[in-house]
Amino acid sequence: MTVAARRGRPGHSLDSLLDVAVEVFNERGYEATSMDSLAERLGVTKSAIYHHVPSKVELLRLALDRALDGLFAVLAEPAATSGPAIDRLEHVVRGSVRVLTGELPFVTLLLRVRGNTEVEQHALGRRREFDRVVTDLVRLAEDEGSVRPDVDPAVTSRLLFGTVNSLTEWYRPGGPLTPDALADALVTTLFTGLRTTPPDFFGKKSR
Amino acid sequence: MTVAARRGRPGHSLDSLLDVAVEVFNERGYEATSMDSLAERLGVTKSAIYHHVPSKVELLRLALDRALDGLFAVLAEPAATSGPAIDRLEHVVRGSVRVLTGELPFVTLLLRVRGNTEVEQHALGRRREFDRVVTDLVRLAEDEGSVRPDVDPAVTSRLLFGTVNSLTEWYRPGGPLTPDALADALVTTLFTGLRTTPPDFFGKKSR
DNA sequence: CCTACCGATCGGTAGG
DNA sequence: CCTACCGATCGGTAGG
Repeated sequence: MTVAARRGRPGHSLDSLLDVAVEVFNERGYEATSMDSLAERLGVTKSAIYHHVPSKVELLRLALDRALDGLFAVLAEPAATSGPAIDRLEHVVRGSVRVLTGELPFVTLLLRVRGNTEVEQHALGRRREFDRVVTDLVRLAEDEGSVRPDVDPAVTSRLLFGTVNSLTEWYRPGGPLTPDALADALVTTLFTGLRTTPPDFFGKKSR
Repeated sequence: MTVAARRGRPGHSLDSLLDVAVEVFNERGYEATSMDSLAERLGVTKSAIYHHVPSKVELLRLALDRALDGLFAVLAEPAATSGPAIDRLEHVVRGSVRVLTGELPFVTLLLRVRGNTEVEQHALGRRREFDRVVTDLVRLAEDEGSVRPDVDPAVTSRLLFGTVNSLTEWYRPGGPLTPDALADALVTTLFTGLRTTPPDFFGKKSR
């Protein structure tokens, strides 16, 4: 393609538009973000954005699907579908950390969705489906004797993924903590516990 | 006071106004909530709200202070300031769960704040101060040998309170899970771990 | 991609 | 002069 063949401004791709939109949605909130403020950040007019997407909510849908598709892909991986439940659970946790760190802004946006629009409600539905799969996995691990039976599987899975999801609040890529090291710290803490020695482990009072 | 001495409508108190405001802020986001929508929920006009508070941001300030005051009160309790660091840490975790469940809407709002206004930035500053106290406590517990030393104290404290804070995403009072049972499940999971037996605990391969 | 707009709604305030 | 509001409207900005 010759230079002369290019018409108009270089412009933005849908991907770069989506990156900026998600960044601003995370800063200000989806509803509080105006299309004009997006346009200003992109250095174009509001109407230019409507060349790429038909509506504001379509930007949200694209962003949420990207996060959800990544998370569901983890559930479909071989290591998540066969073997001891405790190992499958650990794989899902590590895979979720990998997707969360790799697609951080998209997962962050997903976790802030409150169901105010149909698009948000659909995303919440997919999140609930993900939670069901994880809860079933925790229940299976309890049945197999590898997870402590004294905590309800639904509560356990929520604590587990509450911890994973909370990473969006502070983890920033490019720092000293790599995604793999982060996953190690999280799995160690949640699977083995913070304490050096479990209390009453040898049948004596710990204090 | 006689009945005849009361003038005007019975009206709303500042407290009931604040309760409704925080509820709507959590549903729609602070910025996306209009004073008119608050007025509609209260069954009064917008002007009536301005009789109680000088501005929208003042409602936010009152709500965030209530959450932060509750959390800082936990840090000042005797059980949080003396004794073995691991026990002080457990007390702060249990106290935070108690405040979170007791003042759920206020803490939920606090955790959604992103620093878009001066009031929000002040709240974020107080949250960072809380985090520093917890991190110091984790470091102390590591020095005392009661918390595993192979995870950075800053990471540990973030995982710990990431899990606590994630409770706002799913815990609802009035259900079968009491605040105390919730705190037990969380402390068990995080301090002792999900696994029934730590791998390599007796020097043999666990799998 | 822009200029030029729309129906409606924003946070906040007037007099009574 | 008080508390507890109301009906109407201000100058600007929202998504499309």
